[in-house]
Amino acid sequence: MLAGIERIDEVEWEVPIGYVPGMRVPGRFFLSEDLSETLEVGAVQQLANVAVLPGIVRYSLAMPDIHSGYGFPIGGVAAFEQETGVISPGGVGYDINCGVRLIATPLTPDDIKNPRALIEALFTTVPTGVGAESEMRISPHDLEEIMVEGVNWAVAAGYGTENDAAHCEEGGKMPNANAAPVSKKACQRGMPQAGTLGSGNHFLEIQAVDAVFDNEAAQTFGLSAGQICFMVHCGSRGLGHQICTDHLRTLESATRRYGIEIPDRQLACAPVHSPEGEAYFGAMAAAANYAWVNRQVITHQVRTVLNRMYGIDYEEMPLVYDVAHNVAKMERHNTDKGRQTLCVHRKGATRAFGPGCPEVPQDYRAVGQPVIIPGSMGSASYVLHGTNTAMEKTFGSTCHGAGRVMSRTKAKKATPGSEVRKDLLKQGIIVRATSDASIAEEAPDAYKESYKVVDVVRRAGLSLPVVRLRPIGVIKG
DNA sequence: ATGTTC
Repeated sequence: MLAGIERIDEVEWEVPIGYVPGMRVPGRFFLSEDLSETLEVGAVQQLANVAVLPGIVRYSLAMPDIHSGYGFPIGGVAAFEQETGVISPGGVGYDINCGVRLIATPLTPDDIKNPRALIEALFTTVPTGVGAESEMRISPHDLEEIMVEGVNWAVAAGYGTENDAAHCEEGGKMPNANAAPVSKKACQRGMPQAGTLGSGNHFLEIQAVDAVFDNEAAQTFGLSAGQICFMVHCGSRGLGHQICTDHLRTLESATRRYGIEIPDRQLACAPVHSPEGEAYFGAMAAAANYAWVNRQVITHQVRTVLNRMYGIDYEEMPLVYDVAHNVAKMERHNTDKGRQTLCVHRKGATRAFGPGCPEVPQDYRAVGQPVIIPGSMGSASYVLHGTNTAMEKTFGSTCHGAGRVMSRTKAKKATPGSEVRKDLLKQGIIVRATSDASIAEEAPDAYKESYKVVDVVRRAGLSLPVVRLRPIGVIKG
């Protein structure tokens, strides 16, 4: 383990006050000794820097998929008081409400006689890649409704089934979303992109449940051994990116104006209830709602293909759940001061609320919130459930995925994409992407192994495994 | 992540 870090428990570590000047609370992160080789000094420094921000509660936290990001580390969780605390775009990331959803089907692997044909049909139907545009015609008025109503817009417009909204975190609609602080430029970028996958680590995957760790929880979530599922990983595309860019600029000047001292310019922030902070929060919530619509429309595209190819009814392909892993939300948590509403930033971290929480859909409440952890390309994904330990230790949060260990540029030089594609095919995994270059960037070697990350949160008790899903086919931008 | 160096 790196110097200056103290061991708290088997997989829990503390970055003490004083690691960087001005820390108000310690840092805490979760990591196994095995994964400690991957820990970057820069990411720990970022974790400590976040502890300098005003109004931070208890700890600056990070999950085992920690790596350096813009200002805040990816894998980071930070909660701020309403009255004294701040909100920061760096704590959310550029891809606002990047998230993952899982769609169940009644199919088994044997039902898919020609996986290549299914993958081609999906690749043709779901627009993918940088700058991909949808065939949907979204008017400026539609976009405004999308940003305010979230997934409810999509369901009302015919892109969903009855239970879809209830199975999204936050009901697929952030309250207090505001289209007013969303720039015209952001709207222009967002309008043609609703229902598109994007690029980078975003994907649409055909998976099969190949291990069940908790029968009862799996049954509650509607999952069983051998079942074919579809996983969608994407976010708010150019809209969220533009909102982040726009508001970083206004918050940089706000940081100075409010006299907030920050150790890194990338931690630009404003008081939660300042005009600038509220403008960012409203616009961020609007982008979050757009991202839920985006994943919902892609879900509809997947269901349409499956209905056409296999004659399955839309109602037989329920949404298991949809999680947001890049977002800031106002949430009630127990603190030293009693029960408080906090502005919880999760950047590359997943909400993992425990059993009994009213925020968990009624049909899942006894088990806890489903947590969806996508694997890197070609590696397994997991469904876990939230716990009371997460509520106590991490403001109800857990990891979000494998986590990079190699930069995009480094990965591109390491192995040609064509070779990665052939290697995966040997393992029985079909990859369909817009280019071999994008496959190289996302090579499995560029990521931590997802099971190691999942095992840390299991050992820490932050969330517990329900099923494992192995990939059969991957569609990438 | 991203009209991938506005």
